[in-house]
Amino acid sequence: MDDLDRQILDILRRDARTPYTEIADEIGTSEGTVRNRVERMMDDGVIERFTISTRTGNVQAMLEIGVAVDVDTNGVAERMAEWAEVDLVWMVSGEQDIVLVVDAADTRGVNDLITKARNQEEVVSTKTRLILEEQLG
Amino acid sequence: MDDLDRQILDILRRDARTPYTEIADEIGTSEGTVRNRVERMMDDGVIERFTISTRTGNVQAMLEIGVAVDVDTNGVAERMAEWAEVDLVWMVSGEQDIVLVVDAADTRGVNDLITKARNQEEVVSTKTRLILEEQLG
DNA sequence: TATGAAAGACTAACTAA
DNA sequence: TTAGTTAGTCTTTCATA
Repeated sequence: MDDLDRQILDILRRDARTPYTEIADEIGTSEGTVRNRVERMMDDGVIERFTISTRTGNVQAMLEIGVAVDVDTNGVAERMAEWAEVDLVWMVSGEQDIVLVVDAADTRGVNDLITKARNQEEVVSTKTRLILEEQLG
Repeated sequence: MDDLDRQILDILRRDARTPYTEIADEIGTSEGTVRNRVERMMDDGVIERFTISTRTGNVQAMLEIGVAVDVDTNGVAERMAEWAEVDLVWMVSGEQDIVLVVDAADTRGVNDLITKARNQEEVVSTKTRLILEEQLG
């Protein structure tokens, strides 16, 4: 992980479809070098995946969810990952155990999801934050 | 946004480099249809960007940050987005105002970042959660 | 939807450090 | 031995009909 790697990552984070030749020009090296480095970073797990970020609904939110102490948090998380509006599930430390990152049609959609979460028998608490704006690091 | 669109998004979320021809085969349509739909979804903002997910460090965390009431939260958020370990910045509703999603070398790196955040004059509170595991929705 | 042209990615052989 | 380069080939995308 040197500076060249970091430059490649920065470019790909902003547009993962940037051609290797264009990246190479921008950072002053050859297409082959960029390709080799991207491959190496994928092998090493530095690049986890090529993906898309989407916005299908109009309301983004974080749902922080606490589950009962005697429960298989992983199983609950897996189940919630299947819910249509859920983009991402994190298992976290702290007073809650699971964080859902969701993309709902509207605030009612968020509310329905909260209700759905609270209806799970393992869930003991929820806390919701609307995501008002997002910026890439 | 019909079911075909959703299937395309699902495939691209898992591997955004999947060729149109392969997506077409998988969902039973033509390459041109997939291409047109991807283009349309990009125009409509449903696909925000093609990107990569990375893991350069060993510790992922969420930092929830409260800023003083009279402060330009946006400006603070922009500044924090520049910090090396910060992958994502959200401005959120709730008791905190900003959430940083960070990827640090180790727990000490997280701690340094918390210190850095608390040293900003606009910051009045922080709360940290380690991200123990992540699942795609 | 089909097809040809253009662009991009990949293979492999080579060079340099 | 590892990283980088380059030329040739193959694949994917894109524009047109």
